[in-house]
Amino acid sequence: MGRLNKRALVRQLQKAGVASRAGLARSLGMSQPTAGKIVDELLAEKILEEIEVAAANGGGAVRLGRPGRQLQLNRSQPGFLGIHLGIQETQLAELPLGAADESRWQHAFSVSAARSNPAAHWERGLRAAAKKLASVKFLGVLLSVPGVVDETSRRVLFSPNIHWSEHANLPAILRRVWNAPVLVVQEERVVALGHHFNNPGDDDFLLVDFGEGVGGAIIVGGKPFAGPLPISGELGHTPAPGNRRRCGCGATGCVETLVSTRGLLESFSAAHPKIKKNWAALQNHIADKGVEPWLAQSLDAAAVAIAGALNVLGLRRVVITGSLMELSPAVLAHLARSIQNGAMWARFGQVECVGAPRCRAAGLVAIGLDRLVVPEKKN
Amino acid sequence: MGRLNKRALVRQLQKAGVASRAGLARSLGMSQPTAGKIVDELLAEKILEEIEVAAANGGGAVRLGRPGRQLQLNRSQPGFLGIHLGIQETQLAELPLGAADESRWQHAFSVSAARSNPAAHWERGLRAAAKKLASVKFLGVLLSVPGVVDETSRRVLFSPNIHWSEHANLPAILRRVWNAPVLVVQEERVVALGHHFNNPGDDDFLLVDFGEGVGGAIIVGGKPFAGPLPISGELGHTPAPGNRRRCGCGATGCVETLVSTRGLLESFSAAHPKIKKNWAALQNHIADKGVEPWLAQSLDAAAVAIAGALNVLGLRRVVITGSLMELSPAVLAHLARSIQNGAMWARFGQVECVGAPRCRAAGLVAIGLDRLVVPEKKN
DNA sequence: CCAATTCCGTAGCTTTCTTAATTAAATGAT
DNA sequence: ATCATTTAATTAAGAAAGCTACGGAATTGG
Repeated sequence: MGRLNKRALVRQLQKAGVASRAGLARSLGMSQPTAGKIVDELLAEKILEEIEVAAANGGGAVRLGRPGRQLQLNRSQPGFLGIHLGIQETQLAELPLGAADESRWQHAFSVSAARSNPAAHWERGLRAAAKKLASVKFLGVLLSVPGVVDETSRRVLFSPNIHWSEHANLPAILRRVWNAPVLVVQEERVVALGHHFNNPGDDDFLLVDFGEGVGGAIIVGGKPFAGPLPISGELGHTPAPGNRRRCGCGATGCVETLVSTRGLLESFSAAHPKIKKNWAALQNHIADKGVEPWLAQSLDAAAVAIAGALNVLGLRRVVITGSLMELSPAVLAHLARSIQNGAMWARFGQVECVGAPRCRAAGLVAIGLDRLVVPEKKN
Repeated sequence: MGRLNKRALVRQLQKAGVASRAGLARSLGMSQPTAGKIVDELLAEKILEEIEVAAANGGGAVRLGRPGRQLQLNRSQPGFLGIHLGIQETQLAELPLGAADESRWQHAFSVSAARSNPAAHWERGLRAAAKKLASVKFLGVLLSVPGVVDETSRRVLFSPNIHWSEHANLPAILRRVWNAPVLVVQEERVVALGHHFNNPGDDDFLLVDFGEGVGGAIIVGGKPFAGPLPISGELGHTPAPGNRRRCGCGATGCVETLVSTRGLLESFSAAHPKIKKNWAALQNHIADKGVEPWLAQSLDAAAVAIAGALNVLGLRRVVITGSLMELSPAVLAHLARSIQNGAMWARFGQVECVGAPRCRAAGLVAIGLDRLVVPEKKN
């Protein structure tokens, strides 16, 4: 079958959740026989499954005519194994092709950076976790990692907080444990695709994730944007004029040094030397006092970088995830206002800035479907 | 014939300049019969032409076997009418499908902004120019305009220097004069595509054009990048912290107010109140004294915006065009260094920043070919 | 002049998708 | 209950676009 149509059909079903052959054909502008054949093929491959009409009839008006046999992405199969290599801990989740709720992250272990051979330690942790999983065989193992990642060569080029991942051969380790195709994806791209998965229709946005670092990812036309380099969406490393802090990337003045959790804590502590320097204290203080000048300055610096990105990309929607969402809503509101100020589109129309949770499971499933189940090129 | 292959073939021929059927088939990975059929079709449509082998044999080793019949984009046909709506004057050029040298901009006239009805004045100017042209019939009329342009609706949303273009129906005017399909394209996108046309192989870059305003355009994977909004590449309107100048766009502090020709003149005059405030004096002064602090500051502000764009887009190459190229090479060198500083990729590899002339003719031809001759969708 | 090589076109086949027609399964009115 | 109506899915036939294989054409080199 034509790869293009097959891809389109899976994407559409992913977006719609549940649909019939006829419905898919309609929404994709292809003929019913074509849609039918592709569906048959996907059913044979166990990628799709038919579901009982009984439940599907629940909501909505009574429709005339023969009811369609409803289809969805297979939820009973093992599907993918999602792994997130976090700074504190590594998390695992068994992900079926359909429905990816975040509650699936059940298995976790941590790797102490102090170890002499963290990569080997990590592998042992994975093997231990593997035994606890329900499945042994997966369509693919999908690894989400922070830092600068070359997704083609599946190597981590730079990871200030998990330095050992730069030299370890992560795909080889995963292959040894599970013997399935391995994809390595940059954390923010996963989160962006996850947001897109959970908000179909939201086809164009810049996602900015605040955490130990500050990273971004871009979705344009429903697809992740990528330039020729392995870096993209790196708006945390735009220099903020006047800022003299040293960044882990080797440069001076990066926005990240102001609005990462560590950066915020430093500014907080500088402004209030007497208060304890920890995240909870910062949360309480902001909830109490609102956006004080030290915070406003940092947010404004981030807003300039974000607005600049919007102007360059031609976007009008920003999705904020991460630690910033743990602070008072006034923080997000201030950031949104500041972005408005610098975003050129604000002179013509609406610029939106919303908060959202991190959806890693959904993002990994989306990537696995796209790159492993219905790949662009044969194998 | 399959639109995709037809498009690919024309693009390849555009890039190669001259090629045979067999050569095209090879470089595109399609079979010879397919390439042959598409070529036949394009020859019938007068889009391609065969050229005498005599001249083609000139350079290179003597090749074995039957020589291929060389093809090129038709250079004898009228092709397109290119029009550039500049601030000072409107220029016209008759552009054949092949070869687009900038010397073709032969016809020009100016529209005084003071007129009561500049649009009508412009139309009269066009009619007068039309009489001087060799051709009457064109495959398309391609209009390059500065400002914020919605290329889909072919409307100018914002043009601080040619305000009347915001309310005039430019496509309608052009259609009345020539009765051919009209495309309206944003100036910097034209220049970027022109650069790509003249430098095939340079498939990923950010072009930044300095002039009355500062605008950018993005080429990724050989194709112009565009987000969902009619603005894109607008890095001139990123706010520069500390800058209080009012911008024509309505905001305060835009980078453009520092590094546009007007902005540079203002800073120059502020630093040297006694020297005449004109472009020639500025040129001489810089040639003489090099990059003084007042200039360095402005360049650095632009560099932050540019570096931010590179980081977000994942690019490593900047092409500079426009008035900045009229200044001492030290200026470009300073800008390049400053961009290096902020570009994250500089920590991993090379970041390039080169100057280039504006190639509008080539850019318009590229757009015309892409959107009119071998469009993505039928008609 | 003949082999080797490369180019171009024709013929026939495969894949993919479309239209048209047929069968299937539901609703609602009589 | 029966039958018209509506929507879904499948089947059949055919068009479009691509490929492989083959053969003639044009050139080089011996």
